Amino acid sequence: MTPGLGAFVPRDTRGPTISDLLERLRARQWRVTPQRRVIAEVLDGEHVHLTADAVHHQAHELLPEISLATVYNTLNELVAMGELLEVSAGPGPKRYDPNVRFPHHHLVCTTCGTLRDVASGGAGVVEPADPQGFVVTGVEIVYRGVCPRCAAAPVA
Amino acid sequence: MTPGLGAFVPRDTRGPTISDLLERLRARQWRVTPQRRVIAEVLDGEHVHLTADAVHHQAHELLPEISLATVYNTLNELVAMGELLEVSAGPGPKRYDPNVRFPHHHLVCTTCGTLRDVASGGAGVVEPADPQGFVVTGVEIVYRGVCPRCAAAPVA
DNA sequence: TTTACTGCAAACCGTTTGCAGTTCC
DNA sequence: GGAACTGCAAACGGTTTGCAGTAAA
Repeated sequence: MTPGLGAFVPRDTRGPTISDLLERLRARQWRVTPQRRVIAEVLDGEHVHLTADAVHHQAHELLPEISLATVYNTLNELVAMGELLEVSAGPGPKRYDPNVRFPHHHLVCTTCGTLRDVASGGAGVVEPADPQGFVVTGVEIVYRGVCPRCAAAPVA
Repeated sequence: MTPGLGAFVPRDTRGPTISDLLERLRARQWRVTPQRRVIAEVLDGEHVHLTADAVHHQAHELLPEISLATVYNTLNELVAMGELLEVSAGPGPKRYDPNVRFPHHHLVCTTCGTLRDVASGGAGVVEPADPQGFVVTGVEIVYRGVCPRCAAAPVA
């Protein structure tokens, strides 16, 4: 768990490239369909994490006949494979994080819901004081705040 | 009880008592109905945080005619008043945390979904390395793991 | 050719809401 | 007495699923 937080050097915060991803998927006997390729492209292109609906919207622009159900199915498969992280921070729909390579945390805008990656601070070990018998296998940190865009936006 | 962890001394991890809570609510012009009192009692009695449905179940035992809609309405009001914290850690329904007095974090069982409070470790400040222009207003830490009960349970 | 994947639409679950009736202050 | 609350049931948004057709390997 959380190996060497001091060692975190975000050389490539975008994670693997599309071709990397597709190659790994092919290696796992995944059938590469136009729909799946397009979804992989959409995910790869974003560093703010999208909702399933947003993925569908963007995928639709590249492949108009893609269905929302296929987007959900594909996202779930990627999550099950460990190639995608499901993040549900606060209310609203889940968001999907393609950066599974480097351990990191998240920054959420309380106004618009935008979700971004953030490297954790150097501030030492993050461990529960009293695990109460739990076998702890992971830690997630969510920073809440207001993103620059919302901070600048007129209050409407 | 884990002594000497910095300034955090959980003298009363259960938070305010029922009467405390009801008194504060009355002070806010809240109409105290049987339904609301029962919901407050159920929340207060628990230190593992319940889903709305679980609150309804327990409240139903004390007041059989209480409706799920009222439970939801009441929980939302309490959240809006700041007397209750809404926590959605991972999939499944939201859970409600009556401990708004002491800052703390959460321990989630990845098997059964149980959600418990946990004091944060000694490392005081947790801050993002690069806030990317966000005005950060809060931090939430979720430790994932397996609770003692699930760890002990036969794999069925 | 075979089997996995797709799209559609209906089902699903947790949650919210409109409204008529009730009850607390 | 009157405004606030309740219960019901219907609606809702996000997500999953059954099934017949289609296409990747």
